Amino acid sequence: MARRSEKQDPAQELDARKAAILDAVVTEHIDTAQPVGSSSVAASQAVGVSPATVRSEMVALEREGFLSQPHTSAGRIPTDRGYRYFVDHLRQGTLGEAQQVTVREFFNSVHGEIEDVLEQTSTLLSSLTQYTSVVVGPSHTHATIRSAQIVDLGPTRALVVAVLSDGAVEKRTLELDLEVSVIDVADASSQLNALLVGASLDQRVELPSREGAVAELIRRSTAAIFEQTPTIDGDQVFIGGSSRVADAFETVDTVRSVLGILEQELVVVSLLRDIMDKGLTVSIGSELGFESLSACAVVVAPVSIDGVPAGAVGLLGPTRMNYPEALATAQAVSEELAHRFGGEEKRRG
Amino acid sequence: MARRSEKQDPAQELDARKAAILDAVVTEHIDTAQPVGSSSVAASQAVGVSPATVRSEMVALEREGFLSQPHTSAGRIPTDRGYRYFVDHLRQGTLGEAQQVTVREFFNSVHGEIEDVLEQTSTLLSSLTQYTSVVVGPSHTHATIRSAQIVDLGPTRALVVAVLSDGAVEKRTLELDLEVSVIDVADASSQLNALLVGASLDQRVELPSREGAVAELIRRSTAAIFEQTPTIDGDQVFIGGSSRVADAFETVDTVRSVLGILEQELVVVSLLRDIMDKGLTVSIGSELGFESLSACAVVVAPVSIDGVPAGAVGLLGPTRMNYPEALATAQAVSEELAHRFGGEEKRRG
DNA sequence: CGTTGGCACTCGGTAGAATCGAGTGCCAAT
DNA sequence: ATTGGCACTCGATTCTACCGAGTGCCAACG
Repeated sequence: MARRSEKQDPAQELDARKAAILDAVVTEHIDTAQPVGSSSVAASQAVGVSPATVRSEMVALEREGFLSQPHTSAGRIPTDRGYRYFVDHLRQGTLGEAQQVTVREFFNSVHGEIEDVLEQTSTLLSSLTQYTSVVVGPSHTHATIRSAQIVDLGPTRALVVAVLSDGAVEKRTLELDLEVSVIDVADASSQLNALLVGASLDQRVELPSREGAVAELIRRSTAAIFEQTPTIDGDQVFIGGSSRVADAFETVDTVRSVLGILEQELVVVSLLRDIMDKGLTVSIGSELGFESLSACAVVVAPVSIDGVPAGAVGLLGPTRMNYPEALATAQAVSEELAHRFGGEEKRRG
Repeated sequence: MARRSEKQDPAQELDARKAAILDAVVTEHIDTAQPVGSSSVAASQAVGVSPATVRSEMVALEREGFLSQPHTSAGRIPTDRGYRYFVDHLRQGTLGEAQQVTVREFFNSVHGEIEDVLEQTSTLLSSLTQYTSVVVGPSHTHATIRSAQIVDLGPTRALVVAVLSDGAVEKRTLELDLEVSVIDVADASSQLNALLVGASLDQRVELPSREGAVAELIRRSTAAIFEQTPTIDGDQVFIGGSSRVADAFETVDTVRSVLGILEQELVVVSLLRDIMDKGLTVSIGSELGFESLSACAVVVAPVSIDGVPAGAVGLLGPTRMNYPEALATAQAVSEELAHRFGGEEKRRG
């Protein structure tokens, strides 16, 4: 069986004609959701050969794993690998004029807390693209504490509040075993503040080992802030347009399994974090590593602050999603977000 | 056309046999999702008449709007009104032993901030029932401010943080036009605190009309806290198991439209708030007032603190949902939540 | 030798006919 | 009033026939 190694080469390049044919199949399939036949491919301007030739090339493309046939005597549909080639050879498209305006207007008018901006951004993304969107906010592992205080909430309850340099607020309720006087709380609060200001969330703080109710209060407050991380890394995730998964797939089973993944925000975040270091990226079907997402593709654009990926925006659609549009949208929105956060960074100096 | 007014009476009671038949139809349809025929109804213990008699009663029940026929020569399925009668005449069921244990264990082990508890409660609810759950936390319109401060975040940015008596923290970012010194911020912060402590969020606070940067800072901080309500009434909504809507319905269209409503959390909250004053309640299909939810039923149990409904737990399923189970679960969980919050109230008082 | 038109073949999808049977409505008998 | 009997309805299922989109193969062509 000494065949040419055309099948094994993973970084395989296709000759111009195969590429044109693959491109035509993918494009049309994305448009129609139907298997694509040789004749319609041959009709494409970029191909320019007869259906018969297209057919023989298609056989090759199928052998090489770029196309598949739902059944004999049907047209071809792209495999994940076919989409992969398509995406890898996509020339950088640009966002439509109308969408650009929408994005600009959105970012000019949106205001308020970061969380609100991120949440509304996820809505924007999904309404622009008709796909489900995921927005992951910057983690504040590198933020430092700007202020810490303990607020008395009743005889045996107190709240520890820490304000971070990025504007986030962490809070922890303390249930106290014994009653603590208001004065003790105030005392502990100011000591805690002095102790923690400037510290970052991922470092330990040296505690003076003293005795007494106040010292104990400080100890417990510090522990609460540093040890109980509410969401992993304090990530903020916002998912927009989850109802759109029902548009993207034919069967309720697929819809259910995709929604099932989206529900596990931890999974979604780690998925995006894995991908986002690579820059603007597409992951297709099996590449995502989840059986439930085998019918999906995800476009991720990192939101970089000072060149470091801090957050990300993602679009989740069917593998036959409109990649050029999704890529352009994700890119544009991530840049706007980066610009906004970067601006704030700068302002803070 | 002087007929008996059996059709018009909205508060109509059915005679024992009709009631038994309706009950059998609803019960079986909930179980099988299929139209129910006269013979299987007649087989039911509680009915005890022949299929022929059942049929003639069914004709009456259909005329009165409790049942409908998908087509001639099919069995009957309940209408919304049929479900309504069923639910109204349901004897208060009790939660299964295993579920009771699960609920108790959950509330014994769950800890942390209210938000986290509520979120996990929504997950608990949906995993107990297989339905989508909605948990609405207590609004803090009646909470008072326990602490207020302004934290410097950079030359032209500051953060106003207010801690409420119920343990919630409100924050607002201020973008300042001019630079304010650290000392001014500290000054404003302590004045703000003195000014706001004890105030409730729904009242206006008298501001001394003084001049200068500090007074301006205080003015803007107060405005930020009182005027910009991030979510209506500061509601906290948690939706659990939204992927279960894909289990509940056959067609992607239905799934999409239901998810579409769930996405609009404002709508969901107002829906629950409308219902929850009435105590443990079921709303069925058209009663919900949303075209998109005509295939759904919602069970709502208010979470009362000191006898006043403060939050609510809800379960959303198909109209053929398991009402007894859903009711028992919602009730049990809402009581546990009330107990927990009530306990905290007491401890504070 | 690559390309192409021709052609037989495959097979999913659709339409129509036949059949089945669950379930009904009606009626006469009890 | 209740019931068994019975004709009838109509969706669902099965089967067949058939159409046609699309294929794979091959011989002919430049």
